[in-house]
Amino acid sequence: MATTHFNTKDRILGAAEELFAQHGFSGTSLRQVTSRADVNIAAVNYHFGSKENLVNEVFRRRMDEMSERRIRELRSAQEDHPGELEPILAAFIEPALALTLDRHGSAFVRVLARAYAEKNDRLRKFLSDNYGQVLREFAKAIAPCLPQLGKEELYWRLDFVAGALTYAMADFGLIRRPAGTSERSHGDKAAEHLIRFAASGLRAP
Amino acid sequence: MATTHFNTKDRILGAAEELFAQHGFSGTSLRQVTSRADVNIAAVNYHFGSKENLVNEVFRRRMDEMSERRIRELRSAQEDHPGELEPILAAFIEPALALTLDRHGSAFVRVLARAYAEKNDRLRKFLSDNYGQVLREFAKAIAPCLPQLGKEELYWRLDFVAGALTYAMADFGLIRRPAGTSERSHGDKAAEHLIRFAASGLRAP
DNA sequence: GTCTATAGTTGGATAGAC
DNA sequence: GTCTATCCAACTATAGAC
Repeated sequence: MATTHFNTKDRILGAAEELFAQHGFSGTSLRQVTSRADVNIAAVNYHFGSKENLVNEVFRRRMDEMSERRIRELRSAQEDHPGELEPILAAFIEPALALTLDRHGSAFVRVLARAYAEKNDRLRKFLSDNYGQVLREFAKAIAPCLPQLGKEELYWRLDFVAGALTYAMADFGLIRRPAGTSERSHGDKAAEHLIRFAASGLRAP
Repeated sequence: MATTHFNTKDRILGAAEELFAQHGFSGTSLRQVTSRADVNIAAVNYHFGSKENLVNEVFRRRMDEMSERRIRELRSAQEDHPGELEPILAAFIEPALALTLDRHGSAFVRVLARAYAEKNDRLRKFLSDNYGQVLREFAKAIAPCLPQLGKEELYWRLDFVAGALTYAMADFGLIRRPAGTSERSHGDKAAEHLIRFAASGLRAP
């Protein structure tokens, strides 16, 4: 809809994304948002109606793209490498990784991680309605790769994978990594390591 | 210090714990806390001085016990089953599980998960100072079980395990499990599944 | 230790001029 | 679409009576 990425609406979305990642949703005031976006305080309510709606729009902007990419890559994986587990995992993990490498999307991964913690919110419903469907598609795709696995056990393990992904991508780790590894972007290494870890974990007896 | 668990101070801590789990730290007001605890609004400042200090005390109450238990079980695991991976993982995972089974501790696990998302807070320092040391002890204990693994790769995988644990224990999964599994407490099953998943993931080539 | 009352801030949201 | 000015609700924190 917007002809440029630097109009008021997108500046607000970008500022909100960064602040939500740092301070959470209720920890961020609209005054902080408009101050960082360098727009007037009234602009938020003019363009988004309310704070809650602003939060939803921050999600919609990134989620749609990430979900589409995941599904698209899942389809290619199933065509090009039928029955193989790793390509499916890559289709799930790499679109999230791509966000962490994007200068503007990196904050969103932390926002996403925060959303999981907002257990009783309407945000959960929003996420479950969209993101949940994607997860279910992946579950259906992975199941035939692990025929010896019961349905319940599969769901448990997929939750573990999602947890590891969320946690790692948001860089929540409390153990500081040895110096020297921080220069190169951690994102691509994370995907590599996580795919290997997750594949092996899913295949546990 | 307290002779009963139902004095004002402990009621405030309990109410705060539950509300923090549901609505986050900045999403919870002291008025909600004192209302649920059925104490006067001024009691929080009398007993804790400030909201920030109340947050810290909510953590301290559970963390000290969980960390001690983890270290204690780690020592036993190393004595009774030297060189084995699974007992070490159990020592890490089961004290967290024990909290989810405790009627009063179950909220705390979600509070803990929230704390990870509070990226830039003083809470991170508090957690890193305490919890980080425990994690480092476990890293040292696990390393000899996986001699083929590089240090960097080990740290990555431990972060994945911590993420899966946090996420699963807080029950953040978006995929709803098949009906009928909810009657029995998920906690002990989660530990079982997670230990198997984590051990296999850590052993990935 | 517990209460009422209130000070002092900051929050989301809007009205109305331009 | 953007601004200033402002309303009103909710918040943390404290003072002072009991």
